[in-house]
Amino acid sequence: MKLDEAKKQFVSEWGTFGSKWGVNRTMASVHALLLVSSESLCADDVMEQLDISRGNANMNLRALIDWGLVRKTHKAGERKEYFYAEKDVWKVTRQVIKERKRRELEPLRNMLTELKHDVDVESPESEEFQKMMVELSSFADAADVALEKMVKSDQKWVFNSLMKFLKASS
Amino acid sequence: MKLDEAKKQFVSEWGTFGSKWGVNRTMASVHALLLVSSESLCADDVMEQLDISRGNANMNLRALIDWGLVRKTHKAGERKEYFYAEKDVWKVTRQVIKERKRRELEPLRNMLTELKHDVDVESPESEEFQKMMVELSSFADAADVALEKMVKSDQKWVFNSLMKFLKASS
DNA sequence: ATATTATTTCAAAAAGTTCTGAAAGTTCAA
DNA sequence: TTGAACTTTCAGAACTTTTTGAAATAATAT
Repeated sequence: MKLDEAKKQFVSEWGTFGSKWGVNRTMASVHALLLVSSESLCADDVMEQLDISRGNANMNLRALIDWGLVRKTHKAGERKEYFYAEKDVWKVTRQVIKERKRRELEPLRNMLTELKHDVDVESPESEEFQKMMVELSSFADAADVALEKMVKSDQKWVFNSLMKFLKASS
Repeated sequence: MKLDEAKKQFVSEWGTFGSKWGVNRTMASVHALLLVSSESLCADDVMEQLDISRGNANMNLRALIDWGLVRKTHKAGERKEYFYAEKDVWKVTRQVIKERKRRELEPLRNMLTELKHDVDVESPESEEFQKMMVELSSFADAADVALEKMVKSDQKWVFNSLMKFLKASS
C-alpha cells in the first residue's frame, strides 16, 4: 500500500472512531492528518487534503489547540500560521484524559454529590435512590483519582503498574 | 429536594452526560430512569415519564437490551413486557467496557495492525508513519488487555489494585 | 497610509440524527 | 378462528450538528 493511501485511510478511520466517542468527526480527522504529517501544515494544506472549507478548517484547528493537542508554529519569512500536533502518544492520551476529566467527569461528580446530599431521605424509595447516587459517586471519585494519577505519571511507570496488575492473580 | 424532582434531574443530566460520550441522549435517559426505578417499568411507563413516543421508547429499550444493560421481565398474569436495569454499578461498568471494547476498540486495533503491516516502507516518511501506527497499536493493545482483565475481575479486587497503584510512588 | 495576505466570524444551508405515530405484525385467551 | 392487547417497524418530520463561504477583521510589507 502506498503511503498516501495509508494516510488517507488512517485519517478517515480515526475520524469515524472519534465520532463514536463524541468527538466531531472532522476534528478527529484533522488531528489524524497532523499526527501523520511530520511537517507542520497550514490552514490551506488542511483544507486541501481533507477537502473542507476555510471556516471549518479554522474552527477545528482552534478546537484542537483548545484541547492542547496542537500548537501554532511559524516558518521563517512566512506570514502564515502553521499547525503542529504533539506526536508522543502517551502525551496525547494524558492530555485527552486531562481535558475530558475537567470538562465531563468533574461536572458529573458535582451533580452526583449534590443529588446524594440534597434528596430528602424519608422513605425506602428515597433511600434506594440515595444509595445509587452514593455508589455512582464513589465510582466517579475512584475514576477521578486513578485518572489524575495517570495524568501525572510517565508512560514507563504506568506500563509497569499495568504489568503488575496483569500478573497479579485475582 | 423531593425524590421525584431529584430523579428527574438525574435522568436529564445522565442523558446529557451520555450524549457527550457518543450515546444517544434518550437511551441514556431511559437507562437512568430504569436505574432509579426499583420496580420494573413497562413501555408505557417509560413513554409517560420521559414524554417520548412509543417508537422511540421501543427502540431505545431494545438498544439497552442489546448492550446488556436491561432485561425484559414479566409480571404474573400480565401480558405486558416489563424492563429492569441491572443496578450493580460495577456490573454495569463492566458491561459497558465489554461492549465498547468489542464494538470500537477491536475494529480500531484491526485497522492499526493492517496499516502498520501493509504500508510499503521505502522512505523516511513511510518509516515515520509506520512508527506512529506501531505506537498507537501497542497502546491500543495495552488498553485492550487492561480492560479485558477488568471485565473479568470483581470490584473488590480492582479497587484493591487501584489502591496499590495510588500508593506506589512514581 | 494603503495594499496585500491571512485569519476569524457567523448567518444560512446542508447533512446527519433522532423522533413520531400510524400501520403492520405478533401473541394469546376465549 | 377472532379480536383485544401489546410490540415492532419505518417513512417522513423535527431537531441538532456541522459546514460553507462571503464579509469583517487583523496583521504585515511596501
